[in-house]
Amino acid sequence: MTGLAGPSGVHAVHPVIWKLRSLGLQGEAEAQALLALIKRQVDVSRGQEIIAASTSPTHLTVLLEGIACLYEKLEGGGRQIHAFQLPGDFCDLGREVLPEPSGTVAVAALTDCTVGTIRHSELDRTLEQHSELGLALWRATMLEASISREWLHNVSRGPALQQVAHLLCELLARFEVIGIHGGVIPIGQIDLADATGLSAVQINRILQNLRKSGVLSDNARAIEVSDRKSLVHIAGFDGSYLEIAALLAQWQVQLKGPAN
Amino acid sequence: MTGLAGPSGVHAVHPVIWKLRSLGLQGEAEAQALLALIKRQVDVSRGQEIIAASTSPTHLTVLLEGIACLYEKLEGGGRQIHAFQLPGDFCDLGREVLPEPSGTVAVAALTDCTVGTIRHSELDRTLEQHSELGLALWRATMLEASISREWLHNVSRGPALQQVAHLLCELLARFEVIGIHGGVIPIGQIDLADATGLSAVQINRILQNLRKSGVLSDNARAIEVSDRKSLVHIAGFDGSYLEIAALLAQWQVQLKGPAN
DNA sequence: CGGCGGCTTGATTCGAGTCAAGAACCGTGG
DNA sequence: CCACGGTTCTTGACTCGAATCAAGCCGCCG
Repeated sequence: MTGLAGPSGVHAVHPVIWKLRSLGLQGEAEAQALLALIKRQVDVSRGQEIIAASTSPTHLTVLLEGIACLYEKLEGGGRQIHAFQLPGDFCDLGREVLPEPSGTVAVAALTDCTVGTIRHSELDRTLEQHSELGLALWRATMLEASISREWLHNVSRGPALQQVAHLLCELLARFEVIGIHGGVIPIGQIDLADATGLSAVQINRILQNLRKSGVLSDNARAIEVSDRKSLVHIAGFDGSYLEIAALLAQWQVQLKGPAN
Repeated sequence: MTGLAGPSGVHAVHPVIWKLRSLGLQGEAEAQALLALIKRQVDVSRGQEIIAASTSPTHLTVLLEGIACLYEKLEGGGRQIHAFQLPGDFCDLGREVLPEPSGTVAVAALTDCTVGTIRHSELDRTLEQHSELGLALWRATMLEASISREWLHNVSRGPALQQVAHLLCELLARFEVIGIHGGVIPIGQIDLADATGLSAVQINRILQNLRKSGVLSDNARAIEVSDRKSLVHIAGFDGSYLEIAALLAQWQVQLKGPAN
């Protein structure tokens, strides 16, 4: 299940730095300032909720280890996963800005996780001193929106095989952004089903299909991408929606408005 | 096809005001300031593109009359509609902030439309004087994101009937926000198909189904909702994701960050 | 009048869901 | 070390909703 989870401690903080870098934050000082705010550090075991549905956020939560998902309970007992969260991601950034439709969304751990929390009051103070940091957080929100939009495109259209391939591509790409390579995706088939809206059975058949074609390794019991190129081809994946660097120029424009 | 298109002129500007109000903008002065920036006014006939796929935006475009859609060309020749745009909506607000994935998105007129344009340079200057206005535009972006997220939930899940009903509910609600009542939705069946990802045939059968149950009026040749309550019930529609007022409190929090 | 584009309708095919049962794995405790 | 129960993964048989294909129909405009 791991390859992600290391001993929680000094080493575990890295992903946040990586994330901030990927958001275009240059200064080392700013990054360290944010890190310093992460006080309480909590372990959450797989299946537990990290953020409950209707809690008012007094602090920001950041994922340090493991994989979590933002999901919504459905009437039928199932759940729709809206987004996956990887180490370095902020769990409830969206919730501050966008109280969810029916208030039924929550964040849960898909693997054993470690999360850190940051008091809002302290965050605000730090943001005033380092405006670059606020910008980075805003970009994080934008990135989430971008991913969300891409899901819409992917989920509604095309055959199931393509959907799954696309999702795997996204996860692979996002893992690499935070420095985790190797192509192992430690997520259960049921979780994939909840994310795509497909049935677990169908997910299984698709994975086997991909294994037979050599795209995934035969290693059952884990999803391991062995032929990346084919996967990208099957998915019709274009990762540009994940690349912040390319988007920065545009954002500068918008900043003149609300920000200053 | 109409009920929307009036003589373009003084009267046509109203929707923008309505929109700004719905975004929580209080001051009359600010609203007028924005209106004053709308210089060039252009008619676009149905089927034409309002915003091409890969144009760099030197000005902001606002829809004054008619219905447009933000869409993406698909490989197979079809298109996926990401969002409908109604009078008062800004066509390319999203494009400033989020250059779209493959750069293949564009905005096209679904009915005959009138659009106004605002130079970015002038907009920026006005925003500096009226920060309330910038806030309203930011909220508009958030609203779009909220709608987009709700589509994800709706499109991937549930039977086709529910999807269509939900979409009709959304349109109905958004029409009313800008002061257009009467329950007529002047959109072709093919457009509905492109928005939901269903086939045109299926859309047709569903509409007939709804007509037989008395939810839509028998008036073929147009979609006219006669039993709103049933429609909402079928759709499982909860319009709260469209109501900005309820969301304002949360946003105030976020403002302390990037904005000041 | 004669096209043409949007709507309607039926027949057929196919992908994906559901149900149901079996197999591989994991942690636990004897 | 092995037996046990729970969870996840696999596999097959059946069903059903929606896509596709293929005509026919209406109203509009030249």
